[in-house]
Amino acid sequence: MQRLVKTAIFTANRREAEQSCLALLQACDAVSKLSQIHAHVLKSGLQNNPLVLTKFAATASDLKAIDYASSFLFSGDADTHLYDSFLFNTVIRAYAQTSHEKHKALCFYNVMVQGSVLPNKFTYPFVLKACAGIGDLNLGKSVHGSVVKFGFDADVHVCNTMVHMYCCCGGGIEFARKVFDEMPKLDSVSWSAMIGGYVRVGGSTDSVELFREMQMAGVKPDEITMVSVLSACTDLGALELGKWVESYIEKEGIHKSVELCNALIDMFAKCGNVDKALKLFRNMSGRTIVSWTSVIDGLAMHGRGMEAIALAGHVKEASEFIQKMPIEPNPIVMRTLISACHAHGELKLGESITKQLIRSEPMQESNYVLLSNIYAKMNHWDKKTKIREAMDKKGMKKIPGSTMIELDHEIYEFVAGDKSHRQSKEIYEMVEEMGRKMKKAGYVPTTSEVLLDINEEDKEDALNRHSEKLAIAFALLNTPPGTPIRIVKNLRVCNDCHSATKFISKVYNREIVVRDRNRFHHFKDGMCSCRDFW
DNA sequence: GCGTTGAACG
Repeated sequence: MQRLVKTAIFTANRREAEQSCLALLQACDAVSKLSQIHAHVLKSGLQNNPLVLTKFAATASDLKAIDYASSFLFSGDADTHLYDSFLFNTVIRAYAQTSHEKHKALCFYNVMVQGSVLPNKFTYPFVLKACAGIGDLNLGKSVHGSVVKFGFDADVHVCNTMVHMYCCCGGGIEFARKVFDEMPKLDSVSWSAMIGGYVRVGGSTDSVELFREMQMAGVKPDEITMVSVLSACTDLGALELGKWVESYIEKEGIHKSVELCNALIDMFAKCGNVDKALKLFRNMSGRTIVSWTSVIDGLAMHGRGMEAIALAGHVKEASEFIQKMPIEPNPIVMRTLISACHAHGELKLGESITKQLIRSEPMQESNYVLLSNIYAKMNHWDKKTKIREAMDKKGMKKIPGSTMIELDHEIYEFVAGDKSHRQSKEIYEMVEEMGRKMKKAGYVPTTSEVLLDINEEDKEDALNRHSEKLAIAFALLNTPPGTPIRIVKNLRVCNDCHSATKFISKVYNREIVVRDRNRFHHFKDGMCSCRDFW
């Protein structure tokens, strides 16, 4: 190392100095070393050498280091027009690949274009990736314009990233499809991007359909395609298709990457075969945080959906998993485990995990809501009140549940116990009528989920005032018989509303589509597409 | 004068 530094600084031979600098940077792995090497670069007089600068930017592995490298490269006295596209590409790539700094990638792209450095075909995949992360459709469209202007719209890599970019922008899926349809040649990446894009926007049926087209087109899917197809299966609850995908993977000898194993675990868990998911999980090597979350999430869901099978042992198992986890458990895993505890009555365990979670995320309001709900279920009303008081003190509020419905191009929003609507009286009469008809059909209100200290009759009343039921009553009143009803809920749909909606779909012969915070529920003829796992 | 790429799972 010392020898390299010496050569870099004192050699008269420029080529040798350059090689030493590159070797130094090759060996550099920390931000502190990067600043030392920066000093060497300055001493050796190579601070304008494009090769060294590019290596300097490429060496920056974490965010801090990238910031450091880019601030050095593009500091006030830097002559931007001396730099080449390669250097900009390296910086843009570094930012496009880090999760929270996509806008910086675009900043440097702008610096590049304004400094008259021409982008090349390697530039746009990075820029488009950054756009995808930002998810702004208009931004994406303008970059698309530049791609066309510079004539890179014939490059298959650029187009693939463009498809992906449009898929990541709200309302961009049609644009993605247009780019996809106009591509002269499609490779497995193009198909994967489009198939994955449909899954992303909730179009799992289209996704599976496109996968079939891909096979007919004779393009061989790879492990990334299969991950997307499996996500579609998961979303659709299509266990049979999922099993077919698994056997296809075996038959075709597709590489089982960690991500693919995770997708299989997730699919089996959410499509109803939790034992298979557990088996895959146990057999896999190199588990990541996603593997753990998938399997724990799967166990939690089954607790909810299949209380009869008495899985309460799995919660303890999940808790042991977390303790044994080689990776620091993240809040998502913790919250999932807490919901599982809640569903299984493992309240003591839930309480201790939630407290731990609050210590690590004191300002996350949902953690307090979790703890407060656990206390309610334990009948510790005094402790529950204390939590609420603590939240008020910190200026936090529980987000109120609300349901939206679109009718004749107008959007109506209902909150629990809403009386603001002009048809309020009719709506509550309708809710009463719905209740009577549903009970005749066998509906039993799930009062155990009402976390208030009141008697059973009042609990039933509280359930009747839930925003979903009000919105559905409103839709039943104002749309002709047989029209499908579409509603959007900001939080997760509650157990009772889920069960009630199944009955309503049967009794009133309506197809009801509910989008909640997590997923879509398609209710038809007394059944829900989620098969009660959600 | 010398180097870079695309798509994925909770």
